[in-house]
Amino acid sequence: MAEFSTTSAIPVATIKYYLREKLLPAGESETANQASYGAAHLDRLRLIRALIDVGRLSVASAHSVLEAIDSDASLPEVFKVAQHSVSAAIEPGDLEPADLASIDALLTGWHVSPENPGRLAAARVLSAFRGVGQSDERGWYARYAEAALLMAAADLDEIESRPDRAAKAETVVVGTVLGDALISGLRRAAQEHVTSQRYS
Amino acid sequence: MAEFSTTSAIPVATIKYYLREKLLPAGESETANQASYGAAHLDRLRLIRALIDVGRLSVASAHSVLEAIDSDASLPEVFKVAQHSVSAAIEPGDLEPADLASIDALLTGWHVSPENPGRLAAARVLSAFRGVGQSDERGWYARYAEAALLMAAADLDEIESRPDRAAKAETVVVGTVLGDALISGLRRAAQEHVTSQRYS
DNA sequence: ACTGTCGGATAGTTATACTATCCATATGCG
DNA sequence: CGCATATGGATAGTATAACTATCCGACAGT
Repeated sequence: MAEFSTTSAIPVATIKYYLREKLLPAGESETANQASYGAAHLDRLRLIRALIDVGRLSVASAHSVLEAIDSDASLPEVFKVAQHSVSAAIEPGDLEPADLASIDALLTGWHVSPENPGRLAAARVLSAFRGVGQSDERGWYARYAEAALLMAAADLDEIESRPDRAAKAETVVVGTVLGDALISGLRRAAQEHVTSQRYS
Repeated sequence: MAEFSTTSAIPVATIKYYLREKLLPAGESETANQASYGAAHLDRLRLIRALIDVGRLSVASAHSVLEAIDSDASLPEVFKVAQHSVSAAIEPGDLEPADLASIDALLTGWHVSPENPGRLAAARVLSAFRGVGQSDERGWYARYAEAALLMAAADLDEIESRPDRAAKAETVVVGTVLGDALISGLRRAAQEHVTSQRYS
């Protein structure tokens, strides 16, 4: 374990914590007090840190998505778990019907279930925009929806290209969780680019 | 203050906390022990809650962006503060040069400064993808960059449409902070839509 | 026999965002 | 005048999350 800790640059106490929380499977018990951690463990640990540090998942959410990857759940089920892991828990009752109507209007022609976490999260954002007195007169929302569609198509292409269920499931999770972080970062870079382009 | 608390549905203790943290300006002191909070205070409080609850900003970050709105800082300066408020603090030294080179390749032709928080955040994400063994063979990153560009153009159009500096500055902040939440939500909805469309 | 590492259990720490109390002061109504 | 009520300010307490540290008894190589 000491070696595992040094090669991964994660403190032993933290590894034990992850073991306790079932994020990491136990090492192969060589003897009663000696366990070995191989490449699979290192990969898993890197995945955990990526989800937590970069994807900003809680330890509990990371646990649930890892469980989904390891299970034999279908891809749509893995998707659902991944989406829940990155979304705040919102009950439809917490929202104004008007806000739900607004995103549904925005998503006309889309096939999205009412309890989709993204739909509810988007409704919450529209509600917040309304609360601060911002209205959407120039189709800002629609342009965002267009961008979302581009990303989703790219996501699905990427997932399809993976060889087997296990690889697909991992890509679903990693794509969903890290994709949010990627688009946020790229958007900021694009904002600076477009700003300097327009006001050079 | 009791009235302010009931109309805003925020506990008095929390309002006092925001007052203490300088998120809210003090109410107009009618007398030594009676202050009044008007529509401006209510708007500000709603903005605070939007940034914290929906935008998931920390109280400290919310303070810095509100300060930027209230100051006479130029719009690019407000942009910078807003971008920092939603980005993890990353030092270029924390990243592998290879990852920085990868996003710079992705952003060819873009005018982005090296310390742009988005550029660094994106590099960190690429590093994480590398760490979990995902490579970009099908141009997934490039399609995300394309989507980011669409959003940034929409953002700038929206900001330009605002009448004065104060309104523009608020839109910069609100758009930057809540825009992240909006695109995340819409992306999830789009993922479900595209999935059902392809495998109907 | 001894030193060191292991897994497992338990307790402690830090940070954040509230939440609750206390207090002296100052109305304002009767 | 007198007292209940609300205020700003100060201070302390709580809850949660994510570690981090310590202790312990059991074994294994030397």
